[in-house]
Amino acid sequence: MSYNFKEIEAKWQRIWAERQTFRSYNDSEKEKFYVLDMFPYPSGAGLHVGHPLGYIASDIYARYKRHKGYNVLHPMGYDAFGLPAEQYAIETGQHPAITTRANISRYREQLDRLGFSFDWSREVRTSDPAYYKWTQWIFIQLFNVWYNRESDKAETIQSLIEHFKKEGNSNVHAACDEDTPAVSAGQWNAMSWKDQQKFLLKYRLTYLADSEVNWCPALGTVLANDEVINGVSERGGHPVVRKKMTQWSMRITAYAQRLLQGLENIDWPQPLKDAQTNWIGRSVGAEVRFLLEGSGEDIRVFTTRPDTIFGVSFMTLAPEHDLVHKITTPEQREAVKAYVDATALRSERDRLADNDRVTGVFTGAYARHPFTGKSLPVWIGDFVLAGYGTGAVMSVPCGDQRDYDFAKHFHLPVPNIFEGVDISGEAFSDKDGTLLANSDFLNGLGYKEATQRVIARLEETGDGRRTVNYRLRDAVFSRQRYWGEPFPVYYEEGVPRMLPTTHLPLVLPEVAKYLPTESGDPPLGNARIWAWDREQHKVVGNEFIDHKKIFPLELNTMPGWAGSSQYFNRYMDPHNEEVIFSSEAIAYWKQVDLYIGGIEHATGHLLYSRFWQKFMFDLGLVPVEEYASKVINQGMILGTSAFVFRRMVYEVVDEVAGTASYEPLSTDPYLVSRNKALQSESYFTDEVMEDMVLTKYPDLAAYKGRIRFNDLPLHVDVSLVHGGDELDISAFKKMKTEFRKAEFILENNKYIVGREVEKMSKSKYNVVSPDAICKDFGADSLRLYEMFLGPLEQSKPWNTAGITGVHSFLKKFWRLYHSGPVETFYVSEPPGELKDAADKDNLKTLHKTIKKVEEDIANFSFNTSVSTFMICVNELTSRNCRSREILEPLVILISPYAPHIAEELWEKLGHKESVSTAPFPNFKPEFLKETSKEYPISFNGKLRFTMELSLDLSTEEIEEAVMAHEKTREQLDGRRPKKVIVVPGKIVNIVG
RNA sequence: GCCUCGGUGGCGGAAUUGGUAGACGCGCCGGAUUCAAAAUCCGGUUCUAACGAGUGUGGGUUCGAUUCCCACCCGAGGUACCA
Repeated sequence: MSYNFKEIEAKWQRIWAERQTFRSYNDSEKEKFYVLDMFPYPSGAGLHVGHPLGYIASDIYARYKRHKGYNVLHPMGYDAFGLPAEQYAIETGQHPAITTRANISRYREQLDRLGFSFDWSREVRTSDPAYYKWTQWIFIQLFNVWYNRESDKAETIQSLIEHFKKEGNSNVHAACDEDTPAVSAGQWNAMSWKDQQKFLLKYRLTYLADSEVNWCPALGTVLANDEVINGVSERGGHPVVRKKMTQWSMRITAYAQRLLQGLENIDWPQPLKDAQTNWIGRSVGAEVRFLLEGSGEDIRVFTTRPDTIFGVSFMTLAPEHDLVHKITTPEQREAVKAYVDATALRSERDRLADNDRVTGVFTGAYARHPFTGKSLPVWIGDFVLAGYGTGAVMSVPCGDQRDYDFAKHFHLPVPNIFEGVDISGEAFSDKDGTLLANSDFLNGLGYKEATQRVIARLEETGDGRRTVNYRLRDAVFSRQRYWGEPFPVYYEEGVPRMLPTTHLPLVLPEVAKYLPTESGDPPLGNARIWAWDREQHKVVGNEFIDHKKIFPLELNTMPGWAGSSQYFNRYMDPHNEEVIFSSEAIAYWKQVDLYIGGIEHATGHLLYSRFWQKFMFDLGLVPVEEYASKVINQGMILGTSAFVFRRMVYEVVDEVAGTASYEPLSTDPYLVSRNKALQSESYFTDEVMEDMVLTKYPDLAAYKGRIRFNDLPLHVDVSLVHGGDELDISAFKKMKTEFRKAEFILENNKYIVGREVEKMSKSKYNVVSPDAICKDFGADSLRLYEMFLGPLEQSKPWNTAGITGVHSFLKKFWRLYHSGPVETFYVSEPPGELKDAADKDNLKTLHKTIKKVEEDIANFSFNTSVSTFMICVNELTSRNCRSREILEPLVILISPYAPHIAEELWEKLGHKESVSTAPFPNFKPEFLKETSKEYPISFNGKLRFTMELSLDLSTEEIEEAVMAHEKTREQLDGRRPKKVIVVPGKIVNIVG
């Protein structure tokens, strides 16, 4: 019991908490550095070893920066609103606040055990009213602005109202709803208050609108686009359907271009930037108007290939397109209605599933080509999406594969407009490689020039214009759930109004039930005290609602990403009750310098929070437009699942010529076979197995000759596997009653489990808890090992066995300075045999380590640092070096990685202050200087011998010395070398 | 299909302005210690009997390529009737 990590770690965790060692202050003279982790959702399962990976990395960096003299902000908190707590509340009736609090305290315990240097005085919880007060406050700010495309920023809604009063909405370049009609000043002034308010909703950055939303019936709520994966919900995998609902939305599309441009100036991982770029999906093209024959209507389409306009042979509308019912001819009405209804019934998922099938229907209407005047039939097809572009396309079968397939299927013409291209088999969709033909004024032009010309012509005639289209949609902001932030909104005459900010927070009401009401209202509909008394400025009972003084409050709550979109700024001044954060605090901390978290938030949290930051920047609340200058995505730590193979016993019922059907004889697992390899061994044939079964279960004798086996893999808890892959059979039998009478097929008296690497999860029984690791090896070992596993950004499987390596390194490190039966600490006090002074070799070891570790931290290559420490301690041990001159800097160097052992040694060295305040040791290159080196001498690239050469020699002198060497002459054997290549300090290569 | 990342011993992984491939750890083998085991310590460990070969494959540039270029194969992740 020499290195007593339990005692050491408990001691320092206590001292850090008592002395508030890692508290950071806003009034420091030092330069600031802000290291942030994505705060966790405190789930009931607690942490597994995968969760702390990013926290360990950020902690190392934060501690390193402290050594470097920075005032480091390294906070932690909880993203505490969310579905699992609510789901649990529905099942048990327990208030989500209670389970959330319990989960948080368990998380805190686990985090504390790992020795993180968080400043807990700044902790935030998104479900805390003192915190969500400011989430609600931002919502109100978003409501009170519109986006001016001319100044390219958000401006107060009052400025827009002034403009409407004078000029109506002409000359307003705003981000607004697409269907916003033109309104003159006279019309505006004549509008009722109610109509004015409804009109303004089309401009506000957060607005209430009837929109098609992703409705998840199983979860009973709407979901944002990023919460829907392949037509099912991200959480739980439930089907999602499109539904029209009145919902709050965030006009994130106003910021599409700035969100895209902002990516250029921030140091974020390329895959993350790419994910955001694709999600925003900017495409440049043209909007073209096609007049409909025989009616005043027109179809507006978006195309990225206006150059192919002479190849249009028909038009296609999305089934949900507004024009569909207006233009359909009486003859086609029935067919169209049937098609539209059928499409509406098919879920998004079905539509995605069979994308080979071509479906569509003719409306009977014709549009006119803007240049040729030709009649173009107007079709409906579900390959056209209502939500993208204008929900209508001009179909160019020769240049687009979908149009091509559609045309072929419905026998529509496929005119060719490409010079010398064969389109008999498929469409030609390359932009380059050919010139246009059959295209009137575009003949002989390539893609680029033709596009410019045609847009110019369209703009002249007023039939079209150049446009930029984005895939990004406005984000739905309402959730029909209980456990989220209430909207600070009440309704007057059906018009949403904001609560006065002085009344915030609007606290989540108590409800009798967490399920929706019987009339289908969200759970807040169950709250009895949920109405706004405008005169008294307080929340009162529903029964008093009179729509004059007392109004109903909004029943939806905000989505999970609301609280996480501003927390990083709130950490700067978390207890401020007057403002979201003081201007001094934000001016000092400015932005996050390093943000570590998972890439799964690429198109969710990491996009929405950038949007809010830009909005707050426009309002002058924050000094920078991007809140995180550098992001690192840590990889996932995977679990190594263990399997047993349950050999099911079947009776052959019918076996004819290779085909057979089997009936299970029993669900009892009579036998458990070792693994796949053993099953294939010839000894365990079905006959042998049958004998074993019949010996053990004589009552099955009647089935003799007809018994067959089938192996089913079954997860077994990894805690029951010892010494690598050996199963603890007796523990396993105790764990599951159904296995009590199982027979195990052993090899050398061992049962070896099957292995597979999977995501770490409770249901796969492969979870390794950090608590167990801390108990057996200590937090320092766990920290070192998680870093040692591999590159931070890479996913890697967990293997507990490997931790002994780093653990014995710590023991070795400890032992170097402790000896004797009573564990005396020795440094620079040689009892006889010790070498005291730091000699050249040891100084070299130290500075080599300083150099490498500092480089590694700068590159976030924490894994190789750990190796460097091991080599360093091995070298010092082999020389029995216990010099204070070496140990002191070494302890500082190791402290970011293994802070507890470092503190303990630091204290033993006689320091009163925490090691975390000690300055990082300076690298001195002079100690690494060598005077000579073994040079490898190679001939034609092949190594022949090595010779010692002084490093002071010049290239020419080395060459001379090598050529004069006896062995060189031997090799050359009288020939003359063509060339001698000398790389100073590395190699000499003689080419002959 | 498109985008991104990756491919090096039995395993996790080192090494890039191109310069002795396999650092460090795990595992394995051998030894010391022990009545024995655990723990600990020391040594060995890419493959091959050897010659030699060797960083996914095939080319190229170079005196020299894991590193640079071209083509391809495989794996992981993301994304998509996006006009």
